[in-house]
Amino acid sequence: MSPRPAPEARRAGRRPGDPDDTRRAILDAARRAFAASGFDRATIRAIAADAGVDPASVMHHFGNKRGLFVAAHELPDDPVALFSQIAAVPLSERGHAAALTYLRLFAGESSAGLSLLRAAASDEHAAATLREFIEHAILTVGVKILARPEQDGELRLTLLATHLMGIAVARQVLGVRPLATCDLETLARAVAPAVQHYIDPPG
Amino acid sequence: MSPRPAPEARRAGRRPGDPDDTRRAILDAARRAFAASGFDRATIRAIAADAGVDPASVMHHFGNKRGLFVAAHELPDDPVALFSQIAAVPLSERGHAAALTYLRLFAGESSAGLSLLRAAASDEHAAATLREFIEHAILTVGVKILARPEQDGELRLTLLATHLMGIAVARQVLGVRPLATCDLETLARAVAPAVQHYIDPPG
DNA sequence: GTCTATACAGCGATAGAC
DNA sequence: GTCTATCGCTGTATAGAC
Repeated sequence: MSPRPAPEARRAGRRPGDPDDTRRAILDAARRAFAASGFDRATIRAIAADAGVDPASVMHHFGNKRGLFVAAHELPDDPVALFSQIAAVPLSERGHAAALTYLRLFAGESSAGLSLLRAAASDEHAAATLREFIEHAILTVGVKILARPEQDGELRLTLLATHLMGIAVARQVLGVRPLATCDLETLARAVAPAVQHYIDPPG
Repeated sequence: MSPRPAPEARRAGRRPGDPDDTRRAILDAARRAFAASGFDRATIRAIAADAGVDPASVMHHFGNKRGLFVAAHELPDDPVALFSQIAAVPLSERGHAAALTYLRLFAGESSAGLSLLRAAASDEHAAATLREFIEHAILTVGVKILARPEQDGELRLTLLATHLMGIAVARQVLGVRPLATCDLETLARAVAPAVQHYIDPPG
């Protein structure tokens, strides 16, 4: 996260034009572009321009467009920590906490989640990455937030995740009101009961 | 829907090569292509090949790619009838009925809903069309299925719609299991309680 | 109305000088 | 490592013969 400590003993303070700064600038621009336009419409040229580098430099660092996409979507956050945080709050308030956490996964204009979601619509590789994240990370790690995981836990958790993904699509891809003009906190409060139902079904 | 009655008195039974058959064949192929690949990756050449016509013929009939897309997504079904059907069942069973109806909007490999949804990920025009459908058709017509429309009716109905849209995305775009391998009826039954909550909130 | 042929543009990717 | 120049491909769209 912070300007990483030198592996051995870095010669001096790094200056603009440093290789790592270039990589980071490209990756940031790539996330913005992929999130805004999807995989196909995002262009190497535009990403390079946004990052202030030459298009050929992008190819040099990441090989090809897919390599750039993959590099831009390596998960920076530990999903375990994410769900532990939900499990830490009392059972009766987990609906709200879960809603907020899931919504944040797709929020932000350079969100890797949103970028992945948008790209997945027309790109099978991106779809597979997101599918695996939902099937594995959300399921294997997420069950700890459920009241009774043994009762259809997998299905409940999947429906919970897809509910909030649907809201993210409506909010940030389609721009459906009143969702798009609603802050996350208010939204999370409105969805909380339905989410709570999946976490702790009354039956 | 059926092979439309002749406006005046059609000369004879229509044969392959008939202009209307050509149009229909192109539109069917277009829906399949757009639903499978999204707006960008679907190509005029492939659509023409699938329909068994010349690419130039497609351009002749629809002007350009966007014209074809728009023509392929003119809503064939009356949304009023759609929601009236839900409102007809008893209040306690509307969750299930609504879930099934909404899910069907996006089901099927040449579904206009799915096609529109996929295209919307990277195309602002498609996104606008779908957004308007949700904001207007679903909201203005759909409120009749709610128990108490005066209490946050707009928001509840939007969340209801986006919940099921999210499931459709997970099912048909991402292929998330167990959703993808689940029949609509079973799925509708699992979602029914949450949907029912939006239709008839206990509070 | 339907075809062949082609113009025109934008993309990813490569080669090679510096 | 970075840049210029360019290749090769694919796509939409058009012109004009039939």
